[in-house]
Amino acid sequence: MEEETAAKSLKNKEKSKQKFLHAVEKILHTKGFSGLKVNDIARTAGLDKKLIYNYFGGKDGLIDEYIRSQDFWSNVKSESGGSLVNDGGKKFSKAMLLSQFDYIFKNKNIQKILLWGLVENRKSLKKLASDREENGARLFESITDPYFEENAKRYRAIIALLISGIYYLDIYANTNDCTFCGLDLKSVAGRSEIENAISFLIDKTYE
Amino acid sequence: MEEETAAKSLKNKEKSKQKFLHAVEKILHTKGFSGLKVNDIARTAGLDKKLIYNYFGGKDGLIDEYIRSQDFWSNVKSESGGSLVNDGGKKFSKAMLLSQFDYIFKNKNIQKILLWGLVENRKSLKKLASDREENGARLFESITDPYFEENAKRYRAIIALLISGIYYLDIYANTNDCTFCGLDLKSVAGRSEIENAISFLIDKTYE
DNA sequence: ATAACATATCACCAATTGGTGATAAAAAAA
DNA sequence: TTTTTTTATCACCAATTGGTGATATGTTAT
Repeated sequence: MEEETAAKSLKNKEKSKQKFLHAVEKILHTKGFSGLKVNDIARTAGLDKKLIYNYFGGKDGLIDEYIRSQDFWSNVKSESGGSLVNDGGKKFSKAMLLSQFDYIFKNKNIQKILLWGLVENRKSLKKLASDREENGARLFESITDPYFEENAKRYRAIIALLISGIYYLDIYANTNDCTFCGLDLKSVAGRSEIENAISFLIDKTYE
Repeated sequence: MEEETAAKSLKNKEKSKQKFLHAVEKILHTKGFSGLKVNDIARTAGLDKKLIYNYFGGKDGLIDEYIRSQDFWSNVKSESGGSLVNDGGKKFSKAMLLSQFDYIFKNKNIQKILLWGLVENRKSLKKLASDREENGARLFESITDPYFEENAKRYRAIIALLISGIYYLDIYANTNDCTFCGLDLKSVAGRSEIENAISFLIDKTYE
């Protein structure tokens, strides 16, 4: 057993595992999840594919470990402190939606992962969805539910529509040259129209 | 050349082509677009795969012809006549969104096609998107743009968010057991919350 | 040094992929 | 009928897929 030395030796298990995880990321980014073949992954990592079976138990194990290694909702985790108590979460909701709209647009990997979760039944992908749910539950239960009282569920439905709309439009923008409802979702003009609409709808919801 | 007779003979080109198109539909429905392999398609159709190359020029030709054969936006094509002139398209917009929410939820094939358009770059899929755009353009330009005047683009952005939200939520509901924002999108209760939210947001938009 | 072990490579496997030329079988034309 | 054309099947191909046992190479301990 090597005691935490052997960091830069030619044969290093941890370093090799990282190479495989990076390879998954790279292929996911360039070819999408349908391009994730063991042979390609090994070639991209510059290592033998046998190691994928030795280290991760197979392709699925590697992919699951990659997905688990990502912390996709870190950008939305409530900064909790702040002035979001007395306005029923209005400022926070608006800021969260707008930041998601921008973050997902720029992060092609999360776009691929979101799509993946709609296409394939993979446990680690379901985990991501339930993580997001758990995360959001805290916001709803502690802030908006008490504020909206009997309309609490309608507020959740509105947020659901906006979040999912943001997801779809950002993904659409990156895989389609075409407009959506006549708006160019790649241009700053088109995107600020969406941002205005989000802002407008949240305002109206809190009216 | 056979002159339009030979309808029910054992060897019938048109009938065979239909068998292939049906096979594509069936596989798309059961396995999704990643399961569309020539061998599978031929086996499902009960015919030799060589015919796919003879009749459609290959797998891509067959798939393109299948996509073209679908008229996905027929359910939303403006019934044009009616009382939608004097309210700025409010009633029509609301009805259209609610009907889309229900139609896409029930039609798994259009879900798969919508997803496909986000994953793969296929000409015939782009065509569907641009068809939808063309269709919507008529509504916007003739009715809502004049009504909302300087806010016309914000209205388009709102509809874009709602439509794409509807797409995403319907697809999500069918591939995920998980809730979305705490709402069960498969239950009538959860779905009517979304419907209420759509209705509410349109009302507020026309206020 | 050498033995033991961890790390990595190689050659090979069966199954599946998309694709094609030769041929059989049915229908239509002569 | 025979001939010709259309329709369909078959056997085969090269490339790629996921996967594994045997082996080599580097690292550590004795």
